[in-house]
Amino acid sequence: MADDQARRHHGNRHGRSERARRAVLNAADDLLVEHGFAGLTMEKIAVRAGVAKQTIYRWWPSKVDVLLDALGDDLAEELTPPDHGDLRRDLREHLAAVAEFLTTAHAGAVLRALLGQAQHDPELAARLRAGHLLDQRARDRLPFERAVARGELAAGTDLDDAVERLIGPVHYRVLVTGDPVPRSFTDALVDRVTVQDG
Amino acid sequence: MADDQARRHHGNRHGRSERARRAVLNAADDLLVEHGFAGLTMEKIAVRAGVAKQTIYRWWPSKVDVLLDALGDDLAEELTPPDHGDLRRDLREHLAAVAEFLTTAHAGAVLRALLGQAQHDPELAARLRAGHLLDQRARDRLPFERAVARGELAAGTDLDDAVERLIGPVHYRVLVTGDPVPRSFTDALVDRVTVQDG
Amino acid sequence: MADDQARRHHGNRHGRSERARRAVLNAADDLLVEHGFAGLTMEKIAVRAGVAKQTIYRWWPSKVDVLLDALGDDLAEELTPPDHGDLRRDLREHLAAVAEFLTTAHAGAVLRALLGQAQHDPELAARLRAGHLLDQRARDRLPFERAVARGELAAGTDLDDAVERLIGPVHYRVLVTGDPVPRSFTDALVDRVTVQDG
Amino acid sequence: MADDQARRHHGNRHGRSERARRAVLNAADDLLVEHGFAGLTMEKIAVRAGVAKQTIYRWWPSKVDVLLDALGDDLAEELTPPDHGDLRRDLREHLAAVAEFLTTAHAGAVLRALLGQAQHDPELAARLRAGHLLDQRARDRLPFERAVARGELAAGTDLDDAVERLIGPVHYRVLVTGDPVPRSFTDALVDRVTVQDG
DNA sequence: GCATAACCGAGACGGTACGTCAGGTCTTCTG
DNA sequence: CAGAAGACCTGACGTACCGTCTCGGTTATGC
Repeated sequence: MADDQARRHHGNRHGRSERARRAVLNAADDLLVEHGFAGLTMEKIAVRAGVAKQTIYRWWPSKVDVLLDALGDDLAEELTPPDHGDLRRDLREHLAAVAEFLTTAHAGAVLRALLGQAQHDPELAARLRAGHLLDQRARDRLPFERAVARGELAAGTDLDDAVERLIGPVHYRVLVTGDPVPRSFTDALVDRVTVQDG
Repeated sequence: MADDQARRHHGNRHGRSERARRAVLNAADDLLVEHGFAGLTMEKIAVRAGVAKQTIYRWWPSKVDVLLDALGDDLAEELTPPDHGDLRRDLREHLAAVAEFLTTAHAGAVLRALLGQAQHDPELAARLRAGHLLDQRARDRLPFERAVARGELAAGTDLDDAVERLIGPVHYRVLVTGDPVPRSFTDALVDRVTVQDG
Repeated sequence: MADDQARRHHGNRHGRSERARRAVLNAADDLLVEHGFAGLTMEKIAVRAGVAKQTIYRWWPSKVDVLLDALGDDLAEELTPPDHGDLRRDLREHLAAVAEFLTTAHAGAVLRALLGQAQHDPELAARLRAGHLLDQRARDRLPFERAVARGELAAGTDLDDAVERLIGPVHYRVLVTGDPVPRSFTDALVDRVTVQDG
Repeated sequence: MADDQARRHHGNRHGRSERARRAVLNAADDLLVEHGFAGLTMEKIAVRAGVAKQTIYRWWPSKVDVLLDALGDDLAEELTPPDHGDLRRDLREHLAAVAEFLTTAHAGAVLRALLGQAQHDPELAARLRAGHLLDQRARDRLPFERAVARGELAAGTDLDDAVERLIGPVHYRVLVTGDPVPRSFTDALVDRVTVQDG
C-alpha cells in the first residue's frame, strides 16, 4: 500500500517523503488553531512534525505557503453548491455551508488566517485569489447559472453582483464584526436576493 | 496654548511628551504604508521617530496598540454620514466615503492592517470592535434612523440588517477579492437596499 | 543642632542636604555588601536612599565616586599604626589591623571593590592612589621611620622595600588567593622582615 | 589535518566552528586591551568577531567566561619555571617572567581584569582559582621542590610560605600600587628569600 | 549487487527584532 | 534654589526565529 510504503521511506533518490509532507501540514494546522498565526513558526512546525527545518524550506518557501498547501482542496470539496434544480434551495444550502466553513475552527481558521495575512501581503493576496478565491467565485455562481439555463432567472441578470450581495454580508460578519452567522441570517439573505431578482 | 507648551517640553514629571507621541504615530503610519505590517517593527518606529524604544513601550504595549492609537478618531472624522434629509442621497454619499476610506492608502491601510491582524488575534479583534467598529456601526445606522424619524421608512424596519447588506459587499470587495469599489458599485447597492425597503 | 536642622531641610537655598548625603553613602555601602559591585546601580542607590537620581549625579559623577566618598577617612582612622617604641610590636599590631581591615566585610569590601574596579579603570586607579593609597603607604612606613629615629634600625635601610615585603603577601592573599590571613601569618611576616633587617 | 577541516566548516552537526571560536577569543582580547573591561560587551565582541551574538551565548554564558577561555593555557605556557639545577637562577628567571606577564598588555591584561572582577564576584573568584591559580601555585613551587630534592634546601622548609613572600610583593605592585616591576626588584626579592632560607 | 544520487534528521551559523534594564540628562514643581 | 519625581535618549542585555549551510545516514534505483 502506498501509505505503508510512504511511512517507511526516509531517503531516496526519486521524490519526496509523503510522511514528512503530511506531518508538516498537520503540524501547521494544529499550531495555527492552538497558538494563532503568530505562534506558527517554522521552528515550531519542524519540532512538532519531527522534521528538519531544511526539509520544510526545501518544499515550502514560507509559512504561508505551508498554509496554502494545508488549505488544499478543502474549498472545492466542502463549498461546491448542490443542484436540486431549485435556485432558492440551492442557495440556502450553499450559503449555510459557506457560513459553517468560515466559522468552524479547523477548516475556516486557515482561510481566515490567510485572508488576514493577505491584508498586508499583496503577493499572498494575489496567490490566494488566483489559487482559491476565483475558483470559489465560479462555484458560487453555479446555482445562478443553472437557474438562468433553466429559465428560472432572466438571462441578463448580473450574476456576480448577485453573488456579492449574497456572500458579502457573510464575510463581513466573519471578518469584521465577528458576529455569529446563524441559518436565519443566511436564509434571509437568500430570500432578499431571490425575491428581488425573481 | 497647551500644544505650544507641550511641544517644547522634553521630559518632566507632569506627563508625557506630545512631541514623542506624534512622532511615533506618524512614523508608524508611514512605515505601515511603506513596508507593510511585517516591516513595521518597534525598532524601526523608534529610529524613524527619533525616539527611544523604551518610550514607545512606556506608552504602548505593542505595535498594534500604536496602530490603534494612530487610527485614532479618523473613523469618526471621516466616516460620519451627512444629513440632507434624503435617505438615498445620504447613503450614496456615505457609502462612497466608506469605500474611499477603505481603499485609500493612508487612512484605510491602518484599518485594513488591523482587521487583518484581528483575524488571528482575538484580543485585538475585541478591542477593535469595542473601540471603533461599534461606534462606526452606530454612525452607519444614522441615515436609516433619521429616515424612520421622518417617516420615510417604516418603523419596524430592521436597520442593522439594512446596514449589513449595504456595507457587507463593500468590505467583501476590499478584504477578500481586492476588486476596486467604484461609485457605480456603491450606488447600485444603495438602490437595491432603498428600493427594497421603500 | 546641626543634625536636627539637616534632617528637616529638604530643599533650600543654603547648600546641600546632609541628610541626602548620608543616605546615599549608607545605601551605597549596604548595597555593595548585599548585592556586590554589579548590583550597585545608581538607580538602586537612589531608591534605597529615598533620593532622586539627579541628586546623586549632582554631587557624585559616578558610582565609584560614591564609593570613594564612602571609603572616606576609614583608612586613616583604622590603619594608623600604634607607637609603642618597639618596631616588632608596632608592626605586628599594625599588620594584623591591615589584615583585619581588608578581610572584614563592611570596611574592606569597599576598598576591595575599588581595587578590583581599578584593574580595568586607570583613571580610578590614579585617584585611588592619590587619594588614599599614598597616604596609607606613608602611614605604613611610620613604624620603620620611628625605628630609624630611635636607632633601632640602620639609617640606610630601604623602608619602602621593607613595607612592600610586609604588606605585599597580605594583599596577595586577600586579592589573589582569597586565603584567610591569620595572626600567625602576619606575625611570621613581621619576624622575617625584622630579623633580616635587624 | 583536523584544523584544516575545521576551518572550512561553517555549521554542521558535528560540533562547533573553530573559526568562530578563535574570532571570539581574539576579539575579546583586543577589545579588553582597547576599551577596558567595561567596554567589553557581548555586543561588541560579536560585531568585532563577525559572529552572531547567539553563537557566543551558545558556548560561553558570559563575558568573563570568554575571558577565562581566552586566558586559556597562557599561564601554563608562559609561566612554567625553568630548571637549571640552581634555585636562585631558576627563581630569578621565573619571577622576572611573572612580572613581565602581569605587566605586559596582552597576556596580563586578561588576568588582571579577571582578578579585578573576582573582587566583587565570588563565583568567578572560585573558578579562577580552581581553573588557573592553583595550578600556577603548583608551578611556582617547582623550583623549591627541586631544590629540596637536590638537597640544596632543607627538607622541612615551608615552601608555600616562601612562594608567597616571593610572589606577593610582585602582585602587590601590579594590583595595588601600579608601580613598575623592574628586574632589580624581582632579583632583590629572590635574594632575600634564598639567603634567608639558605 | 553494489555504487550512487536524492532526500532525510540534526543542528551550528550570521542575522534581525524582541522586550527589559540601567545609564546619564532634562524639565517641572514643591518646600 | 536644592531636592523629589519622572520622562527622555542611548545602548547593552539575553532570547526567539529567521533562512542558509554542512554533515552523516538512509534507501531505491540503475549500471
